[in-house]
Amino acid sequence: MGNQKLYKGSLQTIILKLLASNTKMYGYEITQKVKELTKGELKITEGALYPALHKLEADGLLDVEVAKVGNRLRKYYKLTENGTKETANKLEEMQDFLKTMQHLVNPKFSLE
Amino acid sequence: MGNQKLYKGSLQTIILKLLASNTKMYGYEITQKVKELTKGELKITEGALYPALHKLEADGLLDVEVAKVGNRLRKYYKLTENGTKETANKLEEMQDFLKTMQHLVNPKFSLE
DNA sequence: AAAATATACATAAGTTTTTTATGCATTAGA
DNA sequence: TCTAATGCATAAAAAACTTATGTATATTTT
Repeated sequence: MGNQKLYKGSLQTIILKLLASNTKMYGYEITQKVKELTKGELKITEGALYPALHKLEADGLLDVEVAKVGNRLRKYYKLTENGTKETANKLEEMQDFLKTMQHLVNPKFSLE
Repeated sequence: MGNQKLYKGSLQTIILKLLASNTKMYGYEITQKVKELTKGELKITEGALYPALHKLEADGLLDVEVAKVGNRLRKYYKLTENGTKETANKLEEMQDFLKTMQHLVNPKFSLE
């Protein structure tokens, strides 16, 4: 950790990607999944997550389905058709970004 | 382009890395170098660059040397000793970040 | 020679995205 | 029974940028 600020701007893409892989997920589940997949390196805060989910929903990329489990509610999110398309775009942009950054910071290119 | 927001948070690291490779550079030169290295994918705006350079200087990571070329001034920046150390840290953090993101978005892991 | 573009710095207002700090409520475990 | 985990949410503040603007010199194009 300590490099949390590098993740700025990538939260939407991460959420969309998880929903592309898992069909439907609820907020808390997303935070746990990310923590698990990144071995604790990235911890998504609720203050970032929930507004992001609400925005994706407002933009028509996610649909919500409220479920009651025991006495507690969960909001399951899943990709809309548009969301699926947008996920593909965002993943492509992410790949380009990662490739470009790798190129910029890779020691191999230190003499350029 | 269109994915400019993914670069949020990585500007300092990019600047430091360039200065680790090129000894000394001035602002405008940095914008051109980044444009060249990324084949136009990343265009650093002056509104982002100059404040970033000033901050790195204020934090003691960069030294400035003003030069007059013809009738125009240039501000050459170079790493301080502390700047060199911090560059190593930031590059390591960047590598971790890139690796983690790659893992998160790579299609290979879509079934997790 | 004039006009447009490139070089070179800078800052201020506004936006976006995030962190930090709360708040509420239920459930599981020590 | 107290604490931690689960589950949602929002509001204030900070961070890092974009967009717009300003100034000035140098070069290239028409």
